[in-house]
Amino acid sequence: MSSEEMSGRSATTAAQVRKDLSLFGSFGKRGLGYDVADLSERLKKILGLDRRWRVALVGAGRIGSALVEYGGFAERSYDVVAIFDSDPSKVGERWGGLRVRDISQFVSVAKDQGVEIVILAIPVEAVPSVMEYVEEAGVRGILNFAPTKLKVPERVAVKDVNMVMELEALSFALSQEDEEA
Amino acid sequence: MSSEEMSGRSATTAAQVRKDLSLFGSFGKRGLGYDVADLSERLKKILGLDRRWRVALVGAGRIGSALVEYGGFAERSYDVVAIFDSDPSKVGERWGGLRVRDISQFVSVAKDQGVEIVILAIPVEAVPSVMEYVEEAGVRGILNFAPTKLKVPERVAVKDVNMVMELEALSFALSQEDEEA
DNA sequence: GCGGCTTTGTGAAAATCTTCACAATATTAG
DNA sequence: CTAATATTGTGAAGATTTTCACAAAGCCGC
Repeated sequence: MSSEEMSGRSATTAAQVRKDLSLFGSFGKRGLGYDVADLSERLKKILGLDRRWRVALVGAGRIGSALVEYGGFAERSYDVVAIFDSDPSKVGERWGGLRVRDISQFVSVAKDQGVEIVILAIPVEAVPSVMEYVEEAGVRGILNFAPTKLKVPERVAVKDVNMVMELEALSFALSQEDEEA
Repeated sequence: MSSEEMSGRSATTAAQVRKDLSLFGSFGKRGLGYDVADLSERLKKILGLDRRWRVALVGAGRIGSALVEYGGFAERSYDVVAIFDSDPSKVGERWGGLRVRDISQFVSVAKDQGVEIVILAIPVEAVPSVMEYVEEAGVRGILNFAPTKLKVPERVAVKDVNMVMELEALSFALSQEDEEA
């Protein structure tokens, strides 16, 4: 497959595809393009997707439920191995094969289960107290759905996700059109 | 509130806040900062959030369910007014106050309900046929959860969302650390 | 093996985005 | 009213990202 074809399938350009790939090495053959299977495998390795990651979900609310329901994570390289909440009415519930645990058990369970990544799906107010546990447990990455900036030690990687923001970007784009009309 | 304080609360800098805002006008008072209520209202207007948007969900699968469950949309400016799927076993189900309709009814229902935005939560294979309906109905914006580049007329605004991508970025960041160690 | 065709990998140029830094302006205290 | 202090709005500088464009490879047919 050529960089041209790749760019056609994704929202980018052929030059961008080549430039991006060249940052990590030389994967293609001039005149021929890229071998899909080979490229896929080498990229997986680069992206750290050639192994499974152990993930804990913190927050058994609507977002948490949505993420577990979604299921797309397991299909990739992520195994949700524990679920936590602070609400006593939720603790004990069964979600998929897992029991929702009280957040106070986070450190011991996370260490025991070798949790590397946390999906943080809790309200902003709950963030500071939860982050203490997360930090103590030595978690290395956080996928953050709370609309706040996390304060973490440098060794912890954070990715912020905010779905409503995407919708608001759409709303903005549409409003612009209205004004032009 | 000063641009300094705003930057502290979000993942940005004071200069960035001021620059961004200056693109749309002059909202603050020198020496004083920004009036939060006033700024909030004016930004909502700019972002098109001073009105409600009528949204249709296409795809009553896991992602769709997750989004409706999540509920964050109604709290903002978005009302889900219809849900569609092509799977006969799903059509007729009640989701919240809505009945899942067959995708073949999309055009008439969307026009009838004044749907402006579509949340596309369907598998990649289903995209082309669904997009025909969406196009015909005159929808103006699409929040796309399918990992493919949509081909749309210029007047249609598209926002792509890919949650797994965020996780993969985390995975990459963590792998990098491993290599450094 | 050679000429024609294709496509990569990558410097250099262009475009965009972020940060710097400071004059302009507003408030407050005395 | 003046001096001291705070903070915006914004050109200019700096950094980063994207695009351009083309030499270097590689395949194919003859």
